[in-house]
Order: sequence, then structure tokens, then C-alpha cells
Amino acid sequence: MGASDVRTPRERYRAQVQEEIKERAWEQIATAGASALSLNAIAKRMGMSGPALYRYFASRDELITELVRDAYRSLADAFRARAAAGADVAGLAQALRRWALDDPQRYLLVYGTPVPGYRAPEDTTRISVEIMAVLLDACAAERSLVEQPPVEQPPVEQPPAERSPAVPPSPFDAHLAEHRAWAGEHPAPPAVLHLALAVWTRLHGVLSLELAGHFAGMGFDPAELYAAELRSLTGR
Amino acid sequence: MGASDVRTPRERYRAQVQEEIKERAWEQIATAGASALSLNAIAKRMGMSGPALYRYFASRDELITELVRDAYRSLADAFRARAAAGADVAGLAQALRRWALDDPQRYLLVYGTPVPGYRAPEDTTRISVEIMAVLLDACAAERSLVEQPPVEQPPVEQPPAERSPAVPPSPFDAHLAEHRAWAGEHPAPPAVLHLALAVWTRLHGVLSLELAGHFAGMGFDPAELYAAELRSLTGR
DNA sequence: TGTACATCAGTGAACGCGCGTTCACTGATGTAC
DNA sequence: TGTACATCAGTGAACGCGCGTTCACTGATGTAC
Repeated sequence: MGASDVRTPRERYRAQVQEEIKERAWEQIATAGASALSLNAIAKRMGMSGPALYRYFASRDELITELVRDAYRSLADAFRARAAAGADVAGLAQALRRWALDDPQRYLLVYGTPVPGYRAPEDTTRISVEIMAVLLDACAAERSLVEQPPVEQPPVEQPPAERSPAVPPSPFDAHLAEHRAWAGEHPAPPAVLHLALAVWTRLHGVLSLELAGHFAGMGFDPAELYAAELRSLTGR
Repeated sequence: MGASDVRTPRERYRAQVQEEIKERAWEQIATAGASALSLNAIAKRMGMSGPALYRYFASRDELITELVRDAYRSLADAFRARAAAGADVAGLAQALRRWALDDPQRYLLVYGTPVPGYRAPEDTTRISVEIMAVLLDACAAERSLVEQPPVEQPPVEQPPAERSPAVPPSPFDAHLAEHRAWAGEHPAPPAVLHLALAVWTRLHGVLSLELAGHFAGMGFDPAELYAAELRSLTGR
């Protein structure tokens, strides 16, 4: 509200139709996948003629771009809100899972198999950096809380005496110390960068296989596996 | 050879053309994705007319089914060969990574976002059970080798004295003890089932994001992350 | 308050395209006597 | 070895479809005087 209230009725109507187009687009993606998205089919479902949509989106690709952008934005917002409410890594993981299950195709559009000829706009990389920043903050807090449990777990039978109080950095931590450009200005030490990447890939590993239906018929509860993977990261 | 040599010239020719159709299909999938697979385009590239392909595949869907089956079969063969050569979990992980990078679209066809309206044949579930069996064997050996490092890693600062010699089963292990139908007749204890699932999801997490290009521009080496995740599983 | 004009949402026809699939047919290859 | 027949790979025309996109247009809504 406020500043957006100065919009003229025409502008408001325009935004409203644009929003409905996106909604129908998501419905269509949900039933037939992103590569089957068709402007004509959306128009038909809205009771409009096909060309009418070109008043709102310059092309099919631009519509997809907008959907990808919205998806990223929505996850970033969910993360920031959760973080602002004091969520830790487990809280973010829960938010991620909810966000993914809430609309599987939205998750897959962002993190699934890329649409063949489609090139994501720069815009979205900025948002994904934003998401990673929230995760890095949470990981940093997690680390300082539990005093550096290594993400790469040493074998149990290794005598505890041989462990120096400061856990020696893993080979990957050493690699990250010299390849941390992706973290931008974030002051996180390599172990935290490592943890953030592990959180990302492990949770994605479970989620993406679950959403793709690969656990169907196996009998166990994917939520339990998700929780277990989360514990492997936080140690709690 | 041998038994296959009794094939008549016609049969051999037929098999040969069928094989070339599949090769062209993979080429097309590699450049435009699975959902863009077109029989007409394949025929054109082979210098044939479109309808000619219907001598070899009853429909587009049947061709895709064959490709999916081949992909599963190829991974299962690679796994069995590696296991027969004495590979441990790390060896299988290496084989998986090589198999995936060797032909990313083949990996994504099997483990990526499912093709919208497509339903995989029963046949493939059997092969994926076969793959899982090889992995379970390797995981069982791994476990007996390193004396049960838990997949869910407890925090470091937890006093070693409180760890019982037999590590207490994690909540997920307990869940798996009662939901192990997917392992079939395999006698693996819950901790081994857990390890196998973690191997699958963690390696897939890294591989799928790497193949989808999500690490592009981040600067670190995905192979190093893959190796780190592998160490998180084997403790070595 | 009323008139003249500009803006802009939406339509319908049309373009060219490629798709999966069918069908009747041609011509080469293999088989039986 | 030669002839008659069966098998089968491949063709070309055709069907109906839906796609993205363009274009000239109608008609409603908003704006300026």
C-alpha cells in the first residue's frame, strides 16, 4: 500500500491481469512441466485470445523469466523472514522443505533440470547470492554454537587424543580458503563456507529425489531422511 | 557374438538402424533436452523420412522408454563391473561421477526432473533395485571395515566417554528398521540402509546441482566438493 | 459539463512452422520349390 | 540355377493439431481543454 496506491485504475487492472497470467502459467507448469508452457493455452484458459497476452509479456521466454524471478524472490523472502525471526540452520531447512513441497514445480523450475535453450537473467544470480548470504549467516552462528564439528566426519575409531582442540581443516576447507569469491564480502571462515555448501547439496539431494518421485514405493518417510540429513549437518 | 551370430543379415541391419536412431536421439537430447525429442528431426538427420522410424519404434514414448531403460542398464552394468573389480563405496562414487559427467543428459534423464506426462515402465524399477543392491553390498562392507561411524555425526564436543562402543542407532535408523521393504531380501542392518540412502542423496545433491550449472561462476571445484561429501560418508 | 483527442486492451485473421501418426504404395531382399 | 512368392524397409502424401508471433482493426477508457 502507500506508494502503490497512486497507481491509476488502468495500472491496477494491468497488474491484476499480469498476475492472473502468471497464476495460470504456474497451473500449467504444475500439470505439464515448464517446457510445455504455452501462451495460447494460458489465453484460452483465461477466456482471451492468444495475441492478447502480448500486451503483458513480450514473449514466451519473458514470461518464463518472470516466473523464475518470482520463484527465486519468493524463496529469498521466505529465508529472510525466517532468519529475521531468529531461525537457525534447522529453521531454514524446514522453511526450504515447506517451500519446496508447497509447490514442487516452483522448486524444480529453479533447482531442477534446466529448461534446454533457456538462459537465466543476471537478476536471478543476484537473488541466489542473497539466499546464500542468509544461509551463510545461519551457518556461522551454528558453528560458533557447537564449536566446529567438521562437516567431514572422521571415523569413530580414531583416538580422540589425536584430535587437536582446533580441528584440522579438511582438504575441501583448504580448497575453499582459496576459492571463496562466491561468498562475496561475507567474512565466513572456510569451515562455514563448507557447511553452507553441504547444507545446500544434502538438502537438495533429498528434496529433488523426493519431488522427482524416486522414493515413491520405497516405503520409508522422506521427511525422516530429510531430518537425518539435517542432523548430519548440525549435529543436533 | 556366439548366439547373436545366428542373426540373419536383415536382423543385424535392423538392430544397427535401431542403434543409430538411439544415438541420434541422445544427440538431440544433449542439445535440446528430453522434452524436445522429435522423431521427425531424428529421421531428417539420418536422411530418412519421418514415418520410416515407425518400423523401429511404435511411438515417440516407446523410444524414450528404450532410452531410459538403456541409461539405467548402463549405470547398473558400470556399478556391477566396478563392484566385481573389488570397488568400495568410494570406487562406486567415482564410477557414478564418471558416468554422470560422461553424458550429463543421460544422468538427468534418469535422476533429473521427470518428463511431464511420461510414466516409467516397471522394468526400470527392477534395474534401479539392482543398482541399489550393489550399493548396499558396498555399504555393508564399508560398515564392517570402519566399525560403524554413524551417518548422523554427533557434535565433537560431546565427551567420547559417553559414546557407547556400539553407537546408538539414530532416529532414522530406527525408522528404517521398520520400513525396509525397499531393500528386498538384502540382510543389511538399518545403519547400512541409512548409509546407502545417504550416499545416494548426498552424491546426487552435488552431481545434480553441478550438471544443472548451479556451481558455474562460484569459483570452487565441484570435484572437491564431491570428494568432501564422499569423505563425510566413508570417514576416509 | 461537454467535446475532441489520445491511449491502450483485446480481437480475428493470417503466417509459417514442426509435430506425431496413418495409409497406400514401391522396390529391394530373402525364401521355397 | 531359376522362378514365384512372401517379407519388409522406406517413401510421399495427407490429416489434424497447436505453437509463437505479426498485423490491422475495434471499442472502451482516460485526459485536456
